[in-house]
Amino acid sequence: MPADLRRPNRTFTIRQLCLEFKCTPRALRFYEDKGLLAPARDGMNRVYSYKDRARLQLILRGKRVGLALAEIGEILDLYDLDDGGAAQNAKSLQKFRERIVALEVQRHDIDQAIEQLRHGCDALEKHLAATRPDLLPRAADYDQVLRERLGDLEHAK
Amino acid sequence: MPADLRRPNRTFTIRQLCLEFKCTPRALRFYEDKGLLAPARDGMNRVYSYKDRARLQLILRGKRVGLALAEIGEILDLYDLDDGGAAQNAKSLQKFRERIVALEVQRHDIDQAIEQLRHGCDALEKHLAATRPDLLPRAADYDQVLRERLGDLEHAK
DNA sequence: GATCACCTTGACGTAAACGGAAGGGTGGTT
DNA sequence: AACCACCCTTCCGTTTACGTCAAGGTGATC
Repeated sequence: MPADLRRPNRTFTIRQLCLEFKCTPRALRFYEDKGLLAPARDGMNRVYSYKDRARLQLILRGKRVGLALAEIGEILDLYDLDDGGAAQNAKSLQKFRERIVALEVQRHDIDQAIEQLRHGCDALEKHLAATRPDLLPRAADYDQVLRERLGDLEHAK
Repeated sequence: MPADLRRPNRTFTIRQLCLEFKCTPRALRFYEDKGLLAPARDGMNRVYSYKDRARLQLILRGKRVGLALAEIGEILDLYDLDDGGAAQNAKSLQKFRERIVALEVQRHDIDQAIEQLRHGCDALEKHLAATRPDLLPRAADYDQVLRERLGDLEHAK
């Protein structure tokens, strides 16, 4: 009885999650090794719950913003403590704050990098237009790529 | 004759740049090995120009936004080509565009991460306030840290 | 002239984050 | 019974970005 595939207590195989999030089984096992995931087992086989999936999402997002797996682990642990209602140490709070500041700095850097790249693009484009206009990709293509990527983001919400 | 230390053609030793940008001589030599920097020499010793310094700035900013050294190298090369006025290949332009899109995605991730961390902070803070209010850091401290970091940014402009 | 403090070039070591292949089990199908 | 298509563990390999000596050269200083 497959019931509803979206029911909140459905489970996932390692491959399913890998396909969904575009990573490899090796990576998931690695995260488990590092204590970031702890899926249930059916015999030998890993069985991932919705909660596990959510953790994986956080892990991958953390990676995208440049956090090390160890740091992601700490954050995840804190979420667990928070659930248990016994997050008694103030140092964790401080670490959170530091991370926020670091991320704000990073955001700033990204904005600058984007701006610089746009500049570079403009220059290159002008040059190309003047020399080999036939090689110029069209703006529509870029918009297309952009839409695709943002589609991915929608999913990761 | 030290003249004006800020004159645009002053030079820097490896250590000066390291102090200014908080990195190690080893790192600078490594970047040189990888072709990202090419300082002049005074005998054996490296002599960094203002241009070299600017390149280093770009390298470090690139790193902060998650670019690999190799990618940073390509970007830097393109800037050089642009100077030389002969950036004839359209593939570079495409790579630039891809990087921009990637950075926009990353920016999005960072926003989400910040939001999540703020949530975590709120929770932790409430819990602390209810149990060990004596351990609570004061908001003023956080603001202080923030101001310091943003000061660093000012410099990196 | 010995001691710093700084610079140099190798050469080897290392932590992080996996990749990949070996060797083997399980369940379903033809 | 043979063959997939998965899954597992174990172990060794790889890339990136440096850290860390080792061994030595140069100039200023006590």
